[in-house]
Formats: sequence, structure tokens, C-alpha cells
Amino acid sequence: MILSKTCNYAIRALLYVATRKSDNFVPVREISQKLDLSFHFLSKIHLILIQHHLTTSSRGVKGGVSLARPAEDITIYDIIEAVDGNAMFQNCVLGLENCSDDHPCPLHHSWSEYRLNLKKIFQEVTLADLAEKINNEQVRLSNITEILD
Amino acid sequence: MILSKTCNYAIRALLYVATRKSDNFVPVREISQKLDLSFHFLSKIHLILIQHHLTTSSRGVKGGVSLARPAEDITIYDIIEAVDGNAMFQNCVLGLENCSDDHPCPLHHSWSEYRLNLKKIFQEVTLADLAEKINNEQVRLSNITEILD
DNA sequence: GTAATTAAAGATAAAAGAGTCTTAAATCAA
DNA sequence: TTGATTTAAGACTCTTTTATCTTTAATTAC
Repeated sequence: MILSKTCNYAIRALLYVATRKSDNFVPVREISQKLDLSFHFLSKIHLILIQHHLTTSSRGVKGGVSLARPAEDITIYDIIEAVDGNAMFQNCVLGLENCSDDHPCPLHHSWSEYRLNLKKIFQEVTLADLAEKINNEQVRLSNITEILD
Repeated sequence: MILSKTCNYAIRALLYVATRKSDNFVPVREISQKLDLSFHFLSKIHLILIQHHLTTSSRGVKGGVSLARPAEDITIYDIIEAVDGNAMFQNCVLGLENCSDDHPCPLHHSWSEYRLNLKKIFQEVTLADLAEKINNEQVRLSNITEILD
């Protein structure tokens, strides 16, 4: 797996929040039910997202989480960086410590080019882009077919 | 990290064997010393490689491991597939189970194209290609600068 | 103020990945 | 045959990731 499970869940959760596009907070319970994920685990993931200023939250009856800034301004890369870090986009594919153009590993050349593309793919796409696709029912967010009822 | 540590070590170990290009077996002890990796851990990794018919081995005084077929016929992809499996080259980037052209996740389109490139990069390169680079001292295999003395 | 609701925080546990250690088995050399 | 060498195999430990459960704190509605 390229992304950790935690990161997968984070992306899907934020996409769900983005599709709700209400001014209100979205309860974690609702997200976990709609995406069929563990409520407690998702709560924990949200702490990370809050720490990285991707979401804000409110406790209490009308509480929940919401995006910290417009969905247009949050890329998938932002989420990956917050949860999994950016090692994937920087490190040597063979795990060597000072792999560089000057001291390359055998795969350095092809990999460093590829790595940029990987970053690009995730940076080019915002939550808004994907939320629109989801709302147009062109794509899905969960193993369960219907998530938005 | 895209590849597991186990997989990194496996690739580097086989590259080392390929650079030795002797008809003899190469002791795991020698590999571990030259690559600065744990001998016992590397021994374990070699069991995987042997099971997947990437290497053969011999016990005893002149024993060790050697490539099961010519270095020209072993790609980096072969090693990755043996050690880490092929989930990375097949699975949905968001971890959805039946993500496909018919039932895509929001990232399916860009990802499925990208995934093919990823596979290609590793399939295009053989141990022989990289061993040649290493022997020409264009690249390195270890954090330690000199590995071939 | 009280009760219901919801995130925050922390303790705990299960599973997987990474790494170590010991013993057994095979091979070679003398 | 004996001893040295080297892989094979399995038990064991440590760390990280994933997941669960419980308690606390904040917010809202009444």
C-alpha cells in the first residue's frame, strides 16, 4: 500500500465532510457510520488533522468537525503530508540516507523523476474537485455503494 | 516509504550478488558486512528470495547464495513482487475493495494510469543494468561510500 | 442548572513489521 | 571421520501501526 490506512481514512473522511458542504459541523459519528469505519479510530485521526490545521472542531450537541479552509484550498497532498509525512516524496527508493544527484543509488535517476509526478498527482487535486465528482455520483467513497442518503 | 525495509534490503543484497558476478556462491555474511545490514535479518530475507526462485543457495564451507537465473533476467519488479507483493501495483489508492473503471474512487483515473508507470519503472530495470552502473562506480549501494574493496 | 450530546485525551490491546538469537542440518577440507 | 563453515528454521523480542474502550471536558437545549 502506498498510503497508510490512517491516511486513507483521513482522506475519505475529509472528502465526506467536503461533500456535505453545510456550514455546520459534521459529527465524527456520522462520518464513521457513512464510511463504515471505526468511530474511535476516526476520532483519533481527526486529532492529527486538527493539529495540522486541516480541520476545526466543536464539542457539544451541534458539534463535530469541519474543514479549516475552503475545500478548494485543501489538496490530497496536504492530507498525506499531515498524516504520513513527506518521506515518500523525498526519500531514496532504496532507503539510502544521502542519495542525491551527486551520490545516486542505482535507481536514483528514474525514481527522482517519478517521485515528482507522484507529488504532482496529489497536489493537483483538491477536496473540492473530488467532492464535486462524488456529488455527481461519478465516483464513490466507500465499499458500501450508497453513502449519501 | 514506498518499499518495505525488507524489500530494500533484498534489492540491495541481490544487487551486491550481481556485482560479484562470480560463479561461486556469495556468503550472506559477506553481503551483510559489505552492505552494513544485520546478518540474521538478511538470512531471513534470503529464505523469501529462495522460496520465490530468485536465488539458490548452498550450505557449508564454500556455500552462500547466488542468483537463480542470469542478472539480465531478474527485474527490480520481480524482487518487489516477491517480498512486498503486488498490492501496490493493483490496489485502489484509497483502499477501496472493488475500485474499478466501473466503480471508481475519486482518484481512480489518475491513479490507475500512474500505477502502470510505477510498475513499468521497476520492470524496465534488471539487476544486470544496475550492477553495471555500480561496477562503473556511477552509483552506490550502501551508505558506506566504498563497498567493493 | 440539568441532561443530552459530542470531541479530547489517555489507557490498553491486538496485529504486523523489523530484528535478534539459538539450534539443526548440510557441505567441504583435512 | 572430524571439525570448521555456512545456510535453514524456528523461537523470541522490540517497535510501530491499527484498533478499542473509558473517562473527561465542552457545548447546546430545555
